[in-house]
Amino acid sequence: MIYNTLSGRIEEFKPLEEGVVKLYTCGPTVYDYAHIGNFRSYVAEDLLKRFLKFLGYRVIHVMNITDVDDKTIAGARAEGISLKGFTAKYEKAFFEDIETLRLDKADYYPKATEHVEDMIKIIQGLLEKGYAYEKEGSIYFRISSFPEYGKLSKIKKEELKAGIRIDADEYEKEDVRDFALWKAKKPGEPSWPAPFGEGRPGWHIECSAMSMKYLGPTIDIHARGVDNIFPHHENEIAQSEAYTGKQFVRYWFHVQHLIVNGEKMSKSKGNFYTLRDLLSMGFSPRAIRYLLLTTHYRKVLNFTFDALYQATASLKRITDFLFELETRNFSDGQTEEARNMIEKTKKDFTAALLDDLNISGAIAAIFEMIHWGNKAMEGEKLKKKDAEQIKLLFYDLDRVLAILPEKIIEELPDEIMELIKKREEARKNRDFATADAIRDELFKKGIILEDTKEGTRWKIIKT
RNA sequence: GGCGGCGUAGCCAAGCGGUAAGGCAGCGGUCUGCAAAACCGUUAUUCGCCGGUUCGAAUCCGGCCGCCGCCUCCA
Repeated sequence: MIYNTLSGRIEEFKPLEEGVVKLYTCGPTVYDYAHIGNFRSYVAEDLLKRFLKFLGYRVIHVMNITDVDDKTIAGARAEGISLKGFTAKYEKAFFEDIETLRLDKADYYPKATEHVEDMIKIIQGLLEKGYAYEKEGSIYFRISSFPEYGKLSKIKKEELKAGIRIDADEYEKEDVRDFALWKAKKPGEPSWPAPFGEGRPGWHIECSAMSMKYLGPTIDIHARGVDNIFPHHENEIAQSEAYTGKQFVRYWFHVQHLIVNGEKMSKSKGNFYTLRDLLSMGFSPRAIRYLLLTTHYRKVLNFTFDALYQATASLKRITDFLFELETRNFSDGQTEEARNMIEKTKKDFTAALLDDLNISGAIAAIFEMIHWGNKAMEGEKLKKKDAEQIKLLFYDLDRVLAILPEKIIEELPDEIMELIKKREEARKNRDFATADAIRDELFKKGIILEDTKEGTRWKIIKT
């Protein structure tokens, strides 16, 4: 069950081809470092994709890289370097960020500059069919030729006229609502040859071309932030469907925006954060992912540092639980109760996500498992096999969430281990002043010591 | 003005007609040399406000108030 912007309703999800999902997500325009608002979308899309895979679908995922447009051209010019040199830097940064946030890799990352041929082909086709026209070297899509224009954004094209601003370089259009497929060559701008004249592609056409090229005329899911509904996605539908005569996208998945402290994030307000900003402040990638992940994708996410601390603390409860499972001594055996609880957790988790990605319900299932498990451990009722099965469950569900640390138990350098030993000696001799001093010292280094019946154990503060 | 979304405890957040999940924070207790972790108890007679439908509404309908986004190639 998933919400489809096209119908405005929650619908049953059924891919065109059984067992296979064709997914296209609009990627970054590589002119700057991506900010957390961008990543809110990517993380939500990642949840969708990972969950589909979890359900057993084979997902073919394409994410485009926009490496030619007004902003990239302007950026390259400002730095006095080539367009390619300019975009390469941000493209590299983007892939690093993807890694940091554990976004599942797409199968293809096509670049606009490498698919100009494909775009030209479509534009040519649209010209031949009369959906497009040439004006002073540029090619525009004729909206009046596509009766269904507005079906996604529910905008009536007749009403679009009022108040619209006319770009200085575009006033030659037949109709102000028409959009550019191809922009005529301008001095100093990169351009490509085409049968209809040298120039560069418009923004909307790239998604259509690359989506069709890698996934065919009709795809299952197209995803991106809500602000792209109009005009970007609306235009994609128009040009694609006009060209192929087939439905372009079956399910439109739109992610709500992120705001910061109740306000729209913007550079002028000083509340603009890139992933890198947050990392340099010391927040862990997992906590950032957790925060972006755990608000339902159709709800505005109000980003605050308080929320980020809360995310960090929630995550700690999860990892502390796994730590217990890892370090406690359990007696052999397995219990029926644990088995039932594990089954229930998996069932509840899946059922929640099946309901239009109800992440809160899914997370609640995990915390209910944790509470049950902690309680069972408190009463020494959990057996060895139970603990193992619960761990397996958590790593199984983490295929969807991707929030668990790679290692639960950390290795410490020898000199630290020496200190821990020294402290244990001190404690044995009831020299608590020395013991506490060592504990404080290590805490400052990010190591937490905990004294249990089974001896002293340590954790590294990471989240 | 048009289109869309939201308003649930100090904070984050489920709920989709049957009597308020979950997380964070706080408070009291157990455990501990002290902590930490964990556990037990506690924190919304109430879901922006006002009406209506119903045996019964946070959930449905009407009105009002407040907030956010899009309608400009900003995700």
